[in-house]
Amino acid sequence: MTVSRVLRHSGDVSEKTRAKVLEAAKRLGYVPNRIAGGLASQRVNLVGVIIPSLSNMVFPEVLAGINEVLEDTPLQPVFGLSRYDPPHEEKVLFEMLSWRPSGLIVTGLEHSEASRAMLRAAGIPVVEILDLDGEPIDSVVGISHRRAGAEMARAIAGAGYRRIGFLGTKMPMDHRARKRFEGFTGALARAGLEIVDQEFYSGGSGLEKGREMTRALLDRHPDLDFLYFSNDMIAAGGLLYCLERGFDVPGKLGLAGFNGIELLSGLPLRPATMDIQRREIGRRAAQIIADCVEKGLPGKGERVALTPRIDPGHTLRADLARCGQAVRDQV
Amino acid sequence: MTVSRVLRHSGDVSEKTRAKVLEAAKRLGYVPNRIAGGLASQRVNLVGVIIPSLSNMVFPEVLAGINEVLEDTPLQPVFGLSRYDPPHEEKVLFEMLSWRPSGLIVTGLEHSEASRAMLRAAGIPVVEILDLDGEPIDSVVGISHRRAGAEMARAIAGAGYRRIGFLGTKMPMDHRARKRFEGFTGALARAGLEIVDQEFYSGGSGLEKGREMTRALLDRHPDLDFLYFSNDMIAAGGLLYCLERGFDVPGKLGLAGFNGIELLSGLPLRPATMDIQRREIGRRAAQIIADCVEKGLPGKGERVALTPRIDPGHTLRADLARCGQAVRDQV
DNA sequence: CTGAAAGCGCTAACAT
DNA sequence: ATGTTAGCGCTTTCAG
Repeated sequence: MTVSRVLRHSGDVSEKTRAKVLEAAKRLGYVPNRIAGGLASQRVNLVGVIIPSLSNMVFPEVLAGINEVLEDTPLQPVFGLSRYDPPHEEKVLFEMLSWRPSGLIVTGLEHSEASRAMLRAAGIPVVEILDLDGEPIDSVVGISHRRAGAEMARAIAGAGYRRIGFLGTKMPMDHRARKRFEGFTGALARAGLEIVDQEFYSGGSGLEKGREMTRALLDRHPDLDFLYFSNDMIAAGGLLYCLERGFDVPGKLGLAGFNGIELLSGLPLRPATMDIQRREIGRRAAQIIADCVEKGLPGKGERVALTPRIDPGHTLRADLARCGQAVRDQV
Repeated sequence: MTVSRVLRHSGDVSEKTRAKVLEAAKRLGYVPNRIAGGLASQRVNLVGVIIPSLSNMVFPEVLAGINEVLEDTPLQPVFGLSRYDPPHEEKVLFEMLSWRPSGLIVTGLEHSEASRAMLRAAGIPVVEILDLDGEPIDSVVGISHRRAGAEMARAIAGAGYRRIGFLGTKMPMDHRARKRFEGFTGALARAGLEIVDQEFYSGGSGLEKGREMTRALLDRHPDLDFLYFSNDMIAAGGLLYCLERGFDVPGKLGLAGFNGIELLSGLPLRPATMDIQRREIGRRAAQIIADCVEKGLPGKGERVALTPRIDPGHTLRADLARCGQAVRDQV
């Protein structure tokens, strides 16, 4: 009846009745039932967001970006965690879809076949985020991790470093880390270089892990002149270890991480890193969904390629990078 | 009809029909519509979780605990962010309630009057988490921040420190930080001590913030012998600053933070801290909801008081703490 | 064991 | 500007 109209601020209602209804609603503590509403109107203003984990520092920022734009719309984000595990992602996705959301934002381009089928069949806008290297289902916004890895390799090689070690996650689970690694080694190869040694770990990334891995690697190869970490947290741990042990950073030993997390700027010395604009990725993805919902499109197949920037930190400072080994030795 | 029965694994269905239905469902890519289901059954297996923010490292761990126990139940968590802002919390809460969740977990005991009214009227189990100092609406699981602050004060005073500085968030927003501060200063007063000076900040906590504040405070009072930070992240920043500047930590200058975050264990030296068992808090809260839902209770008014433990780090090591100033001077 | 019927609390379309 | 009516896709209850 009329009540519904005023509560939804739609249609023509006289000022008087509107006031009366609002008053009654407040007095009774009325909370509308969106379940019924959604069923009747065949749409719910929910946007499902599936990310691998929250313990990463990366994803909360993406969520912040998503929130930021959805707040100016009637849409509401709902989160689910895939744990870097396709079968689990499938389950979460199924749950989400059973709520008939207006749109979906999922991490990465790798999904189980069933997940891809569901996504395609859902008839709603789907945005895959954070990665560009692969076949998107509908829209995609992110960076090319292969290229990111390659660029870092070129910067490092260009700065004159030659004996490079790699430290990162065991990669079966994390496709983006794997692509970065591939891009990295590929570009090194083209520069006639090869990783001297590597060290892998699994589990959450913490400073401590970074320390341990760095120690292990440097114990095996004290002559390394560069350490490339697959994320900033372990890079920070590695840096602290190196400083403690008196390694000459960045003079004789360069460090680089990945992600551009804020933590780095608090360290005594900043490893190089690469900012992937997590917040912007969230914003753009949400914007695509919002556009589609507004226009009633079931997706728009947009591709937003963001460009990660190398942050040289104190390791790849431009003046050093330009001149290579010779200059570095003078420092 | 029968289909509904097999999909819900309930009631008596012959093996043959069950198989037939399942096959058809899979073939058609059928995803049940929980909106209709929820409306019909008048219940939804959603648990609303409202936390202030994700950028804090504290809350993701609580969420992990919640997830952990809800995974063994049919319940599903749904997150909302209150941004430390009661009016916004009210809005988020209203949204959540409009989905008629089976239970609610909210952070803290301070809510707007309207929020409290909604919570009470919802007729579902409500668990307030992370704080104990105040009047709960229904159940509560957390620690007493007043006591936590007081205990840290006693430990610091007991270890012989006398010229104590405080560094923390501007507290209008964060009630738990405020209570800690009150407990801290109260206990110091009882020991005949007083904070020499303090430094406040607002905005996200990062290493950098910790550095800046520490510098400001130590510039004003180079003779401080202890710095109590309102969280571990700024404590870590402070530590790095002190080490860089060659302050004799922990010999002449002790440091303590709060939260027991993993980051600390990667630092060259660990400030004292207090572990509040965030994950356990999440687990217990979720368990209460799950119990109530299973038994059909609209709440059980349970009170779970967890005891935070002081982690002395390298600053309040027991051997030093016992003997006070004299011993510290020998170190 | 399976089918039929009656809603759940709303919205949308159509009267008035 | 307001009231009326017919579902939305399920679950629940009650009959076969």
